[in-house]
Amino acid sequence: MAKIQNKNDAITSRDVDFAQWYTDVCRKAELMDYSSVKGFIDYLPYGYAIWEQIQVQLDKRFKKNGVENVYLPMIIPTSLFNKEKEHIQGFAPETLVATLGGGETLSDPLIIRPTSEVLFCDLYKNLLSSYRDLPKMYNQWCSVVRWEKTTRPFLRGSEFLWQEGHCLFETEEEARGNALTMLEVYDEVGRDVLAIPFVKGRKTEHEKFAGAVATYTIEALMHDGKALQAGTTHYFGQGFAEAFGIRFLGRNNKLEVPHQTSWGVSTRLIGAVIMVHGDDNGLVLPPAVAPIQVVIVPIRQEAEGIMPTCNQIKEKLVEAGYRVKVDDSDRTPGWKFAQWEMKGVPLRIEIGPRDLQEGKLMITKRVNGEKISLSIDEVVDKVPEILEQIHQDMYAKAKDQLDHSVVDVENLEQLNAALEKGGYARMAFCGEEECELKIKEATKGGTARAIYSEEVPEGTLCPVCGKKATVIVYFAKAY
RNA sequence: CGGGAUGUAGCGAAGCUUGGUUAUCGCGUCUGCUUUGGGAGCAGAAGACCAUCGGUUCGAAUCCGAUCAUCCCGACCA
Repeated sequence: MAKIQNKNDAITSRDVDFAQWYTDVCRKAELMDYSSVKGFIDYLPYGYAIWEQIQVQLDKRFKKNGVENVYLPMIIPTSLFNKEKEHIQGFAPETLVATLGGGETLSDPLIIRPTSEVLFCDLYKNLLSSYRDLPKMYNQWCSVVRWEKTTRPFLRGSEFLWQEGHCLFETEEEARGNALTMLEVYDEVGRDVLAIPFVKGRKTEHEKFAGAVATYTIEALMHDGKALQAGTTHYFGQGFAEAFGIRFLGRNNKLEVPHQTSWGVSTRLIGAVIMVHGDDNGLVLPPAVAPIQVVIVPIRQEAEGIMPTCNQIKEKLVEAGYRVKVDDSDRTPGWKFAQWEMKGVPLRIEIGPRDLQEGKLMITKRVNGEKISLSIDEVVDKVPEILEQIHQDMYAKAKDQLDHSVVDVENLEQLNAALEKGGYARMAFCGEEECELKIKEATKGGTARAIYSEEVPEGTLCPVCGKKATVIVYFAKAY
C-alpha cells in the first residue's frame, strides 16, 4: 500500500550520498535557505527554533556557573586587533574588513569580529583594578564573520551564530579549572540535551587556537564516520592580558596580570544533531531541543469529536510544559506523517474515529518507528516518560556507534586503514607539529582531534620520527 | 585557491549533440466534486523576458565568447 509518488519530496539516501542527504535535510526540513551572499544562510523559523532551545539549555548552565551575559560591538579597529601577534596571524586571512564609513575612507579600518578576544580585553582593561574584581566571567551571544572559502549549512559558514565566554581569573589554577569546567558543561549538554556523546580532551600544539596556551575540545562522530569539532574551551595564560595591558592590584599590593579563558559553541551543533541522529526519512530531533516535541495528527478530522479530543490533549500537554502542535491542515494523514518525520518531531499522536470509539490513540516514536497504543486518559501522564526514553535511546545508539568506532593502532599503515573505515583511531606519537603534518599526509587528511592520554607506556616510540612518544591521540578525518 | 558540475514557471527536471512556427513534463498553486489509519483520485485553469551581456545566423533555450551565481569534491578553519 505504501506508495511514494511525490518523488521530488524524497531525499537522497545517506548511503548513496551523505553530503547530498545532509543538504536535502537542511532544505526539506525547512531549517535554512541560501541567502544572496555566498556562505551566508537564512535561518528559517524551524531551524532557528532549534538554536533557541540550545541557547536556553546552555545559558542556564552558564549562569549556574556564575557567568553573566554582555554584548560588545561587532566591529574591531584594526589597530586594536593587531596587538596580539599569534592571534592576528591565525585570523587575518579570513577577516572581512570595512574600509568606508559614510562614504569616507576610514583611517583605521574596522574588522567585522571573527571572535571577540580583543574587545573583551579592551573592556576588561578598564573594569579591572583589584583582585576583589575577580573573577570576571562574561559571555555574549552573537554572530561572527569569517570569510570561508568553502561553506556548508551550519557546519561552516561565513557568518555563524555562537556564544563566546571570556573570563579572567586571579590564578592559573582557577583559569585552567574554568576551561575544564566549561568543557564539562558542553559535554553535559551533549549528553543530556542533544543526545550526542563526545570524545573530549586537549588539542595538540598544531590544532590549538591561535594565541592559546591550551585548547580543549569536544568531538562528535557523524554517521558517515567523520569527526566534527563541536565546541572548544581555551586557557590563554597571560598572553592576551599582557598584550592589552590588563592589570590588577593583587593581595600582596603588587600589580599582577590575570589569567584568561574563552570558550564557545556555535550553530554547528545543529549540524551535529542532523548528522548524528538523522536517517533516510529526514531529521530526528532529540526531545529537549525539538521545536515541536509532539505532533497530533487527526484522522478524518471532520468526524465528530476528533478535533475537540486533539485540542484537549494538546492543552493538557502544553500545560505540562511541552511543545505541541495539532496538524489540522487539510493535507492527507499520510502526507502529514511523512512531513513531520522529515522535520524530526520525536513523537506523533494519531487519533481517528476508530480510536475515539475505543477511547484510545496511537503514538509513534520518530527514532525507531515504534508504535504504542495508549488510552486517551493516560497519554498525558505517559508522554514525559516516553520522551525521556526516546532521549535515552537516541543517546545510547549514538554512544554505541562512537564507542565501536574507536580502535587502537600502532603505526601509519594501521592508522590509515582505520581512518579509511571511518571513526576514531587512537595512536601514540611524539606530539610534534612536523610529525602531525606527516600523519595527515600519509592518511589523506587524518587529523589529531583530541589527546586521549598524556601517559604513554614506557618505551613507546613515535611511528613517524622514532623519538619518544609523549601523547596518545584520537585521530580521525574531520569536517 | 585548485578540480568537477549546474543555471529553463514557486520547486524539480526534459529539450541543447544535429538551430526552425505556439518551449515539454512532474510536483506545487487555483476551482469543483469525491476522499481521509503511510506522501489521495478525477476534471478544469493559471503560471517562463530559457542566469546576464555580447557574438554568429534569415532565424538561438540550442552554436561561440565573456561575466555572474550556486552546489559538490579537495587544500585551510567553529
